[in-house]
Amino acid sequence: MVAVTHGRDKAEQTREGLIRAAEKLFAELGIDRASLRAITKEASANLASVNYHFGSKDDLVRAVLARRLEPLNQERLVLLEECLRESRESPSPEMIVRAFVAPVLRMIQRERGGHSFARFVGRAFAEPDPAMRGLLLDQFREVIERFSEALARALPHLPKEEVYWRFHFMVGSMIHTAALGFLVRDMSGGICNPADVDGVIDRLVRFVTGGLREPAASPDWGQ
Amino acid sequence: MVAVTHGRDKAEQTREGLIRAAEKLFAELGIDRASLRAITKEASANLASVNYHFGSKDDLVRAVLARRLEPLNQERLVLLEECLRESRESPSPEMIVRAFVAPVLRMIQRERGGHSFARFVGRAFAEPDPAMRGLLLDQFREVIERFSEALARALPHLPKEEVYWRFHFMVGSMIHTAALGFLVRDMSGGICNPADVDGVIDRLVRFVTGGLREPAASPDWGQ
DNA sequence: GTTCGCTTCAATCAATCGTTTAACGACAGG
DNA sequence: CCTGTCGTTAAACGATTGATTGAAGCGAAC
Repeated sequence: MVAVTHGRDKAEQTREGLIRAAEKLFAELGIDRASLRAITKEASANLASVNYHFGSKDDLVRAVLARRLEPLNQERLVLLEECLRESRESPSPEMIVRAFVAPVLRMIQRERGGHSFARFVGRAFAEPDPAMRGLLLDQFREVIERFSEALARALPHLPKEEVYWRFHFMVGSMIHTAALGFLVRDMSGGICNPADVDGVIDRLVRFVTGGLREPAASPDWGQ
Repeated sequence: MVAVTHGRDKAEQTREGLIRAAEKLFAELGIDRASLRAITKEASANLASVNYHFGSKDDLVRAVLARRLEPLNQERLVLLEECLRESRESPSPEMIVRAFVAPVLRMIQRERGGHSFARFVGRAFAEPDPAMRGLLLDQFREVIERFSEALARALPHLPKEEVYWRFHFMVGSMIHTAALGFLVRDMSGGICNPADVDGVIDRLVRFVTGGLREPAASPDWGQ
């Protein structure tokens, strides 16, 4: 069944298998509870292979995160560029929000193991290890910068401070939906269907856009 | 220094100390990484005391959650009752949102170790263990039911399905703010101040209310 | 003052963890 | 054909984990 490969290919194969298995088990069990023994067994690899290929378990975690997050955030930046171009540098808040939100939710349903990964990232954000948060923030830094900048320009009625806060709220809604979207099904007694990704995106974009449009509360108008 | 207490009081004292220490270390290190040795050392108690007083580490986790969550959710229900009474059964969405959001953020800054607890709960929600999620959902079941019901009545222009979704988005913004609110300070380069709780509550309520007021997207009007 | 019951203590259990080591086979270049 | 590199393998390492034990401590009741 498996094609006979030589040397480097086989190594890359086990590397990929380890990442795949790790992603699955990290989401199912949590990072701590997913032992290297379980991961290597799931990947049909040897116990020592993780330390050989990645150096340590922590480096494996980083590899799992980077593999999905890098293309994801790059897609967001590309979409934002398109927004800016098509709208001649003045996109609506809705377009910006959509460019930020859609890639995540789409990826989750498109890619194999996407749901596992979403829960894993949600978990990783709550991780108390500062190194982990630093790693995540590094992955997101450029996205945060570019999108909050675009939002501030699209919402000139808001002080900069308020823009950051609402960006923060938007991130919360998005992460909660991506990682724990299934909760809404239980909560609603089956009325809501998180599997309808396009519908979810539309609803989320609409909600966030409504929140963004709200005028600022305090009378102090920042620059 | 420590007051001399008798019998039962001393036991209750160590129980409380264990819960307090556990809450702190669970938030700082995560549930798994917080060993019973570290917890009992922090509480100046013996290693065996956790198993004696709570039965197991899992039961200690449950105790930590319940101690704060029960009064918190009860406060939310009381505030909702007041809303309903004062507004003669037709409160504005803003009042409902405020009754839901304010108790959490207030508790976080009021109580000692509130921030630790918030991060701990955020972590616990992402916990893959179904038993943990079941425990949390049980704690929140009545609150979810009552508030989504009140919201549905206050937003008659929305289909029930849409109400559940927006409630879900609101929960996401709130949890993210409660558990990871400090991120907005780093993100904004120090402009935003998460410590100003009343300001944060106002901003969050305003954002969510704006999202709730948005008309439904799809033309299909549910019953 | 003696006994009883609840609490604390040090010591130890088996299990599991991430990591390291050394031997083995496949392959490539000289 | 020899040699060195690379990927893999089994085995073992020391450390740490949650849990358990039986004895000691101690206030209250009789």
